[in-house]
Amino acid sequence: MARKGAQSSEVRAQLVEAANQLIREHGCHAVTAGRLAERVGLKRQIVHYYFGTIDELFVAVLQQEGEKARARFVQALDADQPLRTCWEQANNASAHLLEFMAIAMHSESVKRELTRYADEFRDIQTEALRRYLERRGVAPSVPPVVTALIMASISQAFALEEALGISKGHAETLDYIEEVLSAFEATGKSFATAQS
Amino acid sequence: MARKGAQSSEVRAQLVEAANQLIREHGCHAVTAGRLAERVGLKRQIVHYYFGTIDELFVAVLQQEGEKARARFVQALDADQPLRTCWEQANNASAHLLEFMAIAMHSESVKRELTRYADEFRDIQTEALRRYLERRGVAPSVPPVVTALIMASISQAFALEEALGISKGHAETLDYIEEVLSAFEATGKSFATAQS
DNA sequence: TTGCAGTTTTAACGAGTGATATACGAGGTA
DNA sequence: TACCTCGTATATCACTCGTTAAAACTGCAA
Repeated sequence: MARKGAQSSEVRAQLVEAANQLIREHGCHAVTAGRLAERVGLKRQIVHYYFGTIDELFVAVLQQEGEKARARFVQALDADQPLRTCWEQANNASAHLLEFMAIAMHSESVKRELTRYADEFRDIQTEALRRYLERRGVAPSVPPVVTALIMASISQAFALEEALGISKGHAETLDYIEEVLSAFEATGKSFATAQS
Repeated sequence: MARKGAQSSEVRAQLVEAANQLIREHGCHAVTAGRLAERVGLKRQIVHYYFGTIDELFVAVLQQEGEKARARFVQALDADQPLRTCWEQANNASAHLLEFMAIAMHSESVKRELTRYADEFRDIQTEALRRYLERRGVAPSVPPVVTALIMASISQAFALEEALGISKGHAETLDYIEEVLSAFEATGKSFATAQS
């Protein structure tokens, strides 16, 4: 590897943005040096000048989007219904997140970064739910981290299945989730079992 | 495309098996004509003689594994604890299923086949849960299809996160799932909300 | 033996990848 | 003015991949 482009370069920022758009519009497999260069009006080698490898570019995109998402999320969680916020934000992010997971499957550097964000977001959600219940003086019917994980799981499965055109049971589950959210807002209970 | 190899060919079956193993061992991205041919001791163009495109090979693998899985599943569901069976079978299949989903993301033919199986499996699960509750004379606390979808979602999320090395909240959620299964076996209730 | 059907290999194309070496231009400096 | 350096951009190489077309090999039957 020879020299590398400056972090502050305009072209560099354009490449990150182009990669981000390509991921959103056509999925991660659409991100190639050729297509990226096309979008910024240069030759494909420019990508390697600024990022060395495509993986490093992905890491840059993930960091940028991760920070943006966290800012939005932390702000939204301060509103009064944290579980509803978790559900809504998960629905917004799941499709995009899945693309990064697909990349992470065969890229150690992206995997490291994504794992970091995943743990962080789950902590943020768990803590928000815990504080909410504490404020209301309700003991958690289920560990908050479980509630957060299940919400994220369902949202992710929806994103995956919608992308593939599977929709059996989705409408019923959406109704159910709405029930869970209402119940949580009324009583603080989320996925309580008959035993607990 | 010229002529195509016979369905009954030995080499053809070897290629399907090689693809299946490659998916299990190294994920769908590891399936290339070169690696497949290496495993059967021939040149890489042999793949196209038998399958035309790699996608067609994936469809063949999916059909073979799908039929096997369905046979196992239908048999297991006849045992007396259908929800536990759903959970266990989902845990066995999720990692493999995710690979096929990744393929389906950019292959229409695989997508069609996978969607068909997904709908079918969800129907089988839903019907098994419905019959179980009916047998026990319990009204569903939640539509059976919702219970099936949530179980599948959590299992899938686990598979995805484990593949990436994310584990926050997994232990707590496994405990919770065990509670849900016990409660279902005792009372027929799964994810009942405070409202219902 | 000849010929044919099924099978396999050779050859080639286009698109993708990472990496290295080189060309270009602006700025400062001797 | 001539030189040098640094940031930027391009050219080119070597490789893998999927795919297609055509040639070569196989065994069997007429």
